[in-house]
Amino acid sequence: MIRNSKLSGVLHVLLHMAELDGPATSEMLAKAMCTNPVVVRRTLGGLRDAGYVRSEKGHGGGWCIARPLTEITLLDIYRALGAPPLFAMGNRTESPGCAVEQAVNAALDESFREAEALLLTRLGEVTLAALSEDFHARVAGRHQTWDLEKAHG
Amino acid sequence: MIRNSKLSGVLHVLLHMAELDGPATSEMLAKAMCTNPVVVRRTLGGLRDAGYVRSEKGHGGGWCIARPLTEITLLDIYRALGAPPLFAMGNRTESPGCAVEQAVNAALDESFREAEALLLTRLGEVTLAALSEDFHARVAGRHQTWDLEKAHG
DNA sequence: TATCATGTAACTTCTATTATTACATAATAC
DNA sequence: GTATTATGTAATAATAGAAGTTACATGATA
Repeated sequence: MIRNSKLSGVLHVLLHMAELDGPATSEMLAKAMCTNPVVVRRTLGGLRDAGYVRSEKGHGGGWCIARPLTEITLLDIYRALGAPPLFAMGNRTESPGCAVEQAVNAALDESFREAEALLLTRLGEVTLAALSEDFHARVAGRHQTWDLEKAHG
Repeated sequence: MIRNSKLSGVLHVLLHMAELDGPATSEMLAKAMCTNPVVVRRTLGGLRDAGYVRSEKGHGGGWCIARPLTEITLLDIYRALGAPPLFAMGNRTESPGCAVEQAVNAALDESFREAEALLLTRLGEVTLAALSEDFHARVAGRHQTWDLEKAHG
């Protein structure tokens, strides 16, 4: 049961991109995400298709936020990443013939469905602008770094 | 991101055990869970330690429910399985030095925390007795099988 | 035209879970 | 007592999915 950290990582680089004047190359972003440039391009590709970021080729190219931070929620990003499974647990069999298993699945599904609905609602209530505000408050209050290069080596 | 189905599988065999007169061997239960007897013994070991099932060695041995179904909730079973991670997503870095990442983590943690609380509450509200009742209703209403051997053979 | 950056397919590596093997331990049947 | 049956558990192998890497095409700018 590996814990996917794409959402976390993507939000991270999006906020960094928002702080930069020019575009950020996938190589720069890869350092901030501690991963490979190709992985970054693959991952951000979904966001580009959804219109949240823009990418430019060639000299001076790279990645930019394409819309105001106030108009992008965490839910938007989650969906642009392909809405990967939220839960680490699933049913053993999705369409069981066994009545016992049907009862088990029905009970689990109901609980998980409710939790998922709440989670998605909450993610939909948080904008990148709110995250950015929180970030600026942290920097101001605690004298912490925000420079992309310095913060991630 | 593999989806763990232990909880689903364990609930399944617990309800079957509840239907049987005598003890169920791990070999029988393995068939119902489509897995290996050793896996069953390992998995049910946690439930035994928590007092929800009993195991006996030798002739006529096997596994039995140790407490009334009314006194066991899905949350109890989840915990007896070691409370495995509920969510398939996690933070990229748990204690980041980068203020951007701190802001991201804080926002995600809050949403996931709320969803987790709701989910655990719901699991705590469902007893094995309720599942058993649902199962019997399904068998009565739809003329479905409940025999351990027949349903999974 | 050289350089830089993305786009993407193909392939390799990594890692965590699950399955399997092997054997010790304990209880019952004979 | 001995054979049989079942659990308990360590060690190892197989599997699957994600992530990383390589390679090269495409397109933009200096």
